[in-house]
Amino acid sequence: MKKAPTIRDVAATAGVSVSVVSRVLNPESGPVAPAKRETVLRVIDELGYRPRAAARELSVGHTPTIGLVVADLANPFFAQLADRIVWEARGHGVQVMVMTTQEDPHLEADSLDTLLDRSVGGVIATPTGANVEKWARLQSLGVNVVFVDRTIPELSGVDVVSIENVGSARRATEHLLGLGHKRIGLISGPVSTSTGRSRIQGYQSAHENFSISVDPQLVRDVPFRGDGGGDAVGSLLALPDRPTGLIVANTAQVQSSVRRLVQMGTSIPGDLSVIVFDDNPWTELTSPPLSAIRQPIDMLAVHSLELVLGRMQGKLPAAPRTIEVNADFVPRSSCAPLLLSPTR
Amino acid sequence: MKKAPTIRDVAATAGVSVSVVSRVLNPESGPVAPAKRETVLRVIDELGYRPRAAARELSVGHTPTIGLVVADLANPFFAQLADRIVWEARGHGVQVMVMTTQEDPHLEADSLDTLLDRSVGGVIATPTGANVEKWARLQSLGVNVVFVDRTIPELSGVDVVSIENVGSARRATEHLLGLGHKRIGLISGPVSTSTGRSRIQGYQSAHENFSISVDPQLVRDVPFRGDGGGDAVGSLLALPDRPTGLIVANTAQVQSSVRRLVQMGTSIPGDLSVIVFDDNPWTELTSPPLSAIRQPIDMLAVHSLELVLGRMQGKLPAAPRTIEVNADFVPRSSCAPLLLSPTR
DNA sequence: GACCGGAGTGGAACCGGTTCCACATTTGTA
DNA sequence: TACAAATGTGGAACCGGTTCCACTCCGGTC
Repeated sequence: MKKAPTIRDVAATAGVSVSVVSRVLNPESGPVAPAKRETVLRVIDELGYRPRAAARELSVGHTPTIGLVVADLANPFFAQLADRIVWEARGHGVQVMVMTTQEDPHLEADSLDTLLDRSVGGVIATPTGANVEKWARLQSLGVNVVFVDRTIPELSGVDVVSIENVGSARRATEHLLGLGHKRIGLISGPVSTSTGRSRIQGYQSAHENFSISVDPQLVRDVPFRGDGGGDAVGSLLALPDRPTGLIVANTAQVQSSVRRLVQMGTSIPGDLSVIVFDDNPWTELTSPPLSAIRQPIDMLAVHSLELVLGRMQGKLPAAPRTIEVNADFVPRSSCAPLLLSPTR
Repeated sequence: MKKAPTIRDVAATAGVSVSVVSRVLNPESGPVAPAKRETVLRVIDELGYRPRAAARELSVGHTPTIGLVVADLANPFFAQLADRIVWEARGHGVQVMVMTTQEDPHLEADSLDTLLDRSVGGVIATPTGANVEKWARLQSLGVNVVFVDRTIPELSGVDVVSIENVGSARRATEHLLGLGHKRIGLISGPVSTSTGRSRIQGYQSAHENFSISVDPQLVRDVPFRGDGGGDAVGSLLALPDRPTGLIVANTAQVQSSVRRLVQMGTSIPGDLSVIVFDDNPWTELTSPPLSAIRQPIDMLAVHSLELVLGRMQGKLPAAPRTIEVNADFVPRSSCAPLLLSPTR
């Protein structure tokens, strides 16, 4: 439990000044005679010296660290997103501080304070939708913010990376409409979130294209946390004129919704054709395998990281960018044409 | 983009010295007149002052931060573990730096260096099994290390939190043996890992209890990454005398193994009774729902955090502790008695 | 009235890096 | 040969906190 060597220890041992050692450490910052560089490197190795990040951070004023503020690591979508971002970041020599908000605005606010204290250069986040002024403050202090998956429209000057939510929801809906379904349930996220709103919009737009009016009863916006998905499934299937198609557009509620369907013994696709957002390794292992909108997590990770790093290096034009990536529709056997005479 | 106020700004505005402000910030460190405390707090609020973590860290020499080194966030088990640990930690006012190794010893080594640079006070990790001397070095520098899920036996002085691996594997195996199965396949983790070894040991021990000899052909240790689980399933079922039971004791390979079973159209439990490590929300949504060993992730998270924080505060006796928590066996319909005359 | 102890305060050193600047030495050019 | 520019080096200030210490007031005690 001896204490770690400092730059001054290295300098003393190598018989040079700390300036020289520092320049060896940061080659850009000035010239060093090749012989001395050799010596210094050898001493560094012998002593097992490693620069302390805090000291560097204090003097340069910022860190090569980004914050990742994610709603819920227990959700496979966010977990994979985090995995990819952490992975990509390390390739760029950038550290990631992962925080979870559990969809709670207070926790989100706390997380932002913490990241501010740590002088991160940028933040990638799936915002809850609240804390608008807090996000704005973060920006005004020079922290680069990139929203991924969701966004907050009231907030200007933020880069956004998401899937094409309106289009994806429309495509899913049109698929079911095309199979002859007239009554399609939609379980979406809260309308307070951009994804919630966009997906409902896509759903409506598909109905317009097919000149079918939307029954508001069929649209349920449920919170991300809790068992709202299961409850919505229950009440949708309890309707007098029950839907023959269902789109679960709330990633966090897919599992709860499917569980309820299984418990109720609903025949899929016999009684109900189902499409879920998003795809994960298990959606094709249920029976029947579920049709899904697949979010290209890699793309989301790569783009958001590219944006935030680009901003941190000042390489990007000032105007905020919005990147929408395509999400594939993966048809599986959970969807079937509507029979003219229903089986029930 | 104005720069953030410092403690000296606060002191000047409040008309006091920096010492006073510092004492207001850290109440333990000295007395402050109530009136001045008031003033300082008001100024802090007005200026929106927040102490910079790096400065504090530099002067006190350590941070209230722990590192979490996890194999793979895309694996629901680790993702949930991370989620719980991050959650618990924030309750204690402790930050967590999450890193992933993707089971690669080199990346693990890198991660440890990084954590060292950041002066973390403790590390919770699921070690790959390599880097023994690196872990030892970390310890010798005063970093408290807690292994969770797996361990490295060669390394002394480390706290370990895991499920009771030998017992769990034995229980799963005995369940199948009790149903009359004589040939049970085992897909475990690499024997280079403690979990791999322990689970094989439990499997063997169960066979001894039933006085049945183990056919080495039936035991497959496969890497965590890649598609080894699927391949093992394929080759096990291709054996002339194929098994009628299967235990997938490699968490990372469950999904790949099940996928192969589905692809091959294996009838479960008709042709094959199946038990998997561990439980996750989707294992009961497959058909049939899978019997599983459920790892109490909450317990793992709570205990490992308690240990690492306890060590950081020096509250614990020096002797390393090993905590083994029980894992429940959750029977579902993927297991059935062996028919005397097989269906095939 | 002298003395003691504790509350309250500010000055300044310190943590371990980076960076600016002054200076010495070498090299290149007119 | 003289002078400018490039190269290499070390000293010291600085980043923003914490903490030790000296010092000034107090009230209480003998």
